[in-house]
Amino acid sequence: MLQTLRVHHPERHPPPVQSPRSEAELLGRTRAFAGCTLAEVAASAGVALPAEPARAKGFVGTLVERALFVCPKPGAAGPDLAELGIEIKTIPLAAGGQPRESTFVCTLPLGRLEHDTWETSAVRKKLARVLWVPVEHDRALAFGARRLGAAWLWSPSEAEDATLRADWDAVQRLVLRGAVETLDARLGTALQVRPKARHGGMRVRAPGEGEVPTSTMPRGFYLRATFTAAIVRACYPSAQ
DNA sequence: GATTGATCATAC
DNA sequence: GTATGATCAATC
Repeated sequence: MLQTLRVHHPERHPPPVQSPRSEAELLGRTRAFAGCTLAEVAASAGVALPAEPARAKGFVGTLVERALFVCPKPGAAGPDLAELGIEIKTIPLAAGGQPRESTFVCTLPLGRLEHDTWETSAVRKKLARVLWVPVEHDRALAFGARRLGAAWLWSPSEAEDATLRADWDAVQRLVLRGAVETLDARLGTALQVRPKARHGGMRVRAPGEGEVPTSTMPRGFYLRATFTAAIVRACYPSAQ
């Protein structure tokens, strides 16, 4: 199962130095890492494993991007690979293939929701094409020993798009009514809204009940694990 | 044990 | 403050 990384032998297999230019190139590049441990991927990318993995929450996602030579523009919104319109998401899977966490999509644009529709939303743009990169997430497994699985490309089906739209519309209605404080993670069947901030004291402006805006905690859109579990079942049969 | 709410790190 | 990348940890 263990595969040798091409980049382990740069003299024989020159590593890529540019962002992938096609879906096939991206997929091939990613699948070369299937079966590799995080320690191996980190070595190939020339980065050290975190001393305290529990405090390095975004490490795996950033590591995979670096290993793939995908370099999103710093500070820029939108998909990781803007030209291909592809978003890269690592997804932590338990031994049985169940996602262990929800998937962050993007910030809830509380101040701009009035001018947004599902069709123009950042959620829809980001989820239009996703490269899912499965990563073992087993408590008994040391951080560096976790392995990547075989990645796959996904786009929402019509039914999935309709579900996401309904959830997104409900959030928009609620926020524009000035009821942002009643918004919590229980709303939405596929897409949910949860806090997304450095600490609990963070505040952003949102529509209030009258003309006056209110101040509230920043939030983000997340895909429920039940939703991504269905995607994994359909697209990643090796996770049975 | 799954879900919700809170938080960690980094760059600009 | 914004964006990127998520997972931790308290609660149900």
